Amino acid sequence: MNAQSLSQCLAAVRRDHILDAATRVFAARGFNGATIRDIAQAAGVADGTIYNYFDNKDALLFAILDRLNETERRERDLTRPAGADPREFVRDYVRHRFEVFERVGFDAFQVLIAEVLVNPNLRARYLRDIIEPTFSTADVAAATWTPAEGSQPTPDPRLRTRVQAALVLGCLVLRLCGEPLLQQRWNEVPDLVADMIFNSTGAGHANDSPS
Amino acid sequence: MNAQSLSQCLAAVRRDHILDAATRVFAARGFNGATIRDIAQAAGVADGTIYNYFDNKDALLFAILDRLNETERRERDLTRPAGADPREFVRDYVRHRFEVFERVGFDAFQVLIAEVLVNPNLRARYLRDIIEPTFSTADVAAATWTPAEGSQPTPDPRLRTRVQAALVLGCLVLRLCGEPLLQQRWNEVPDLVADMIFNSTGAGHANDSPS
Amino acid sequence: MNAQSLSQCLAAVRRDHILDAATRVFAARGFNGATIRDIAQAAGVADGTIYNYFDNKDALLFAILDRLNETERRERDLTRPAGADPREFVRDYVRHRFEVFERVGFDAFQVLIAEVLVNPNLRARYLRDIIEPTFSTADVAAATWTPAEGSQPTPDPRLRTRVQAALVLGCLVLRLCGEPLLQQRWNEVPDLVADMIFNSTGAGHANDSPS
Amino acid sequence: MNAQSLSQCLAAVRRDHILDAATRVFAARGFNGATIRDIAQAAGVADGTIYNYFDNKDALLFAILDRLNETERRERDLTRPAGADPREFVRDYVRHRFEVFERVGFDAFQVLIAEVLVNPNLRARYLRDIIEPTFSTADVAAATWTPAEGSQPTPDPRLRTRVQAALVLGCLVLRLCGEPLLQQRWNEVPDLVADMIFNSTGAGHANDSPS
DNA sequence: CATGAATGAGAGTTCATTCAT
DNA sequence: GATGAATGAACTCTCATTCAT
Repeated sequence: MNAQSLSQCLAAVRRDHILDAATRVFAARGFNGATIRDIAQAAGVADGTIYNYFDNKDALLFAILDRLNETERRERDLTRPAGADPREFVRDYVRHRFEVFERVGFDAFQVLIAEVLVNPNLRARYLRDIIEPTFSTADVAAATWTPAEGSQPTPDPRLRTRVQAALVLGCLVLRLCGEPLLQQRWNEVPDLVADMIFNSTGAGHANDSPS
Repeated sequence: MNAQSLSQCLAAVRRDHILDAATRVFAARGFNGATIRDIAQAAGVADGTIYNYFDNKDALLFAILDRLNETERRERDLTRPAGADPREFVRDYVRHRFEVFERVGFDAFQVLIAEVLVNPNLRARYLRDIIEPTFSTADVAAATWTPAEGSQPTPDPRLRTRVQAALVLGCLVLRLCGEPLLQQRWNEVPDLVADMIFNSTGAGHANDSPS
Repeated sequence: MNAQSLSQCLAAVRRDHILDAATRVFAARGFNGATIRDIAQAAGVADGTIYNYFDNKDALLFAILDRLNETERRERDLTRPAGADPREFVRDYVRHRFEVFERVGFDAFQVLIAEVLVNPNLRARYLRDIIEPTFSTADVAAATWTPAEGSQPTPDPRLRTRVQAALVLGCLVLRLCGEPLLQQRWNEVPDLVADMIFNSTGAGHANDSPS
Repeated sequence: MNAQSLSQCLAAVRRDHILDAATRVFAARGFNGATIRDIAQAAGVADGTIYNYFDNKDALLFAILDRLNETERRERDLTRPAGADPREFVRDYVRHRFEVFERVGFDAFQVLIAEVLVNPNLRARYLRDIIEPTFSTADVAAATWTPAEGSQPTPDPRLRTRVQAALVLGCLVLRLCGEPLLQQRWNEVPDLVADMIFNSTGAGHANDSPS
């Protein structure tokens, strides 16, 4: 029993260790540029060992996605409870998301974005596991925001949500492309983004000003 | 003379032809997934012929970048002359940019974005040839916009420009990721984007409302 | 035209050359023991060249089978016209078959027999392309032999044909197993085999003794 | 003492168990196609355990040969006592041999034949341990048979013995190659084979005809 | 200049074998 | 003695690139 659970734990740790190495190496050299040998060396294991934990090279990519997915899910739960001043809330939320990215590492994100544009299988899983659930949650949350009183009727709040998310995504991608100013002042970006998102919500105006 | 220029012209045409094929095949299979043979077949030439026009496989990528760059430069020149109502101007400009992407094909863009995240050489060139010139132009243009009177002092208009550009970029990337709503209502996106950009410019408000 | 047919001819020659090398190497080291590199070196070409002529390693095996099949077919056609003394005919036929084996090389035969026992795909093709056609021909031929007058009714001439063929096959296999006496006196074997086959045919008796 | 012999017995049982599994798996997948893991799983032990009983993968093959050899030796002893009607005797003997093959399983035989054609070491051992002893016994036995009176002087009774053995071997191989008729009527084959062997012995004729 | 066969370095992957537990 | 994860050599196959025609 004990022995078994210990070995299971060790296996999980080692799996994670390999995945960390893979994420780093993929981010540095790209998925195709990275060889299994590179990853094995980065993880300090033999080539064959990787295949004790992952079916093949693609499986490493999927596992990186799964890990990001788990993090995302946990974060999505956190965001549900909202209240008080909407401007603050948007700002905090955006800041929080940026922090999450910073924490779990851009590496995973970079690897996935790059490969999602190229690998249809991964793209389908990314869409299913990350993008769609995120938007489902966001759509529900957006519906609760008062849709602004006097403001022009929003064409479609769901489309607006997509464009707002695109803003965050775009900042990340532009930074990953090496834009220097964005890298230097990365910590100022969340506020700017939050402003744009808040201003884009007709709701914000209406709720903010009265009384 | 005549013969020479004729053959030069023919060569340029064939070069372009190969580049078209490469763009298509890269977009379909990714840079690494595409083989020289794939491209040669798509272009209707022999494998070796490609090497008469391009040094190696990477050079195809760089050439695609260069071609996009030329298009961009032409477009940038067009946009310089501005005037009249700023809201209209922003909207028109954004619409125009989206049209350009539609026209020159997402293909080239998809290929480049995906590979820029992975290939440091390409990234450096992309930054130097496309991103930085674009922002230089934009920064100059932004400086001419009245910076809003009563509005809080913008933290940094240059950073704002980046974030605005990131919005456009993010929409493209999210669409390339396969987000279904964005694909369905792609023609509504430019207006939404223009609104967000316009609203994010403190200037807009100030210039628009009075009188 | 000329150039094309020349290159086609050259390609066929080289293909045959590679197949020869493969046959030799397979016979020496076995299918699994032989590496593509071994074969390439034996053929004096690069590893990759082999894949310009054959889809994969298995295809080499199938091609060896096909080549043997062609030889067989040619031989089968030759044997149809029969006549005169049956004892002579059987003897000649068996001698002829042994000669064929000697000529096209035991190598191909050894490779195929060994792998047929192990590779279901190859077995199916071997059965379909070599064994069944051979027996179809043989069954037709056997039907023309006078089935002996007074002799006990043959249980099944078709089964008898199989057992007679098994005799030839068994001699080859036993020789390939390294049986020393069979190797030394290999040229005496055809006559012995012919006698056994002839005697086993009830017909022989009947036709032989009278007058 | 007791404990020691018990553990020895257990070890022998387990060794046999592993060998059974190996025989089955080799027969199903071929020697090279079978992995140690396959065999371990079929035997219900861990990979490493196999190496407590056998030096390496080849040793499994040799051990299968040894086991077949023991069976053969036991059978050879049984066959020595002969008597009475020679036709009956040949028929009984052939039937008996076929039964033995049926009983110890074609599996071992198939594995060995296939690999003997490919593995020189195994071939040498097979020749030394199985083929030569069998023929030594057979040669002695054949010498006791009355060499036929009026019949033409046999060229060499030892060569004839080889060819007779080849007949049996050939039937087995042809069946293993998947010949359908031979599989359907396998139980009729021994009689046919016995007839051919008996008729081929000049002796048979002489002994048979006189009333 | 166009061709496409030849090249061979290098990739992903397998699996016999070892050895710490 | 049993275990099974770790190992890494070796395999098949791909494909960017070259060059004789």
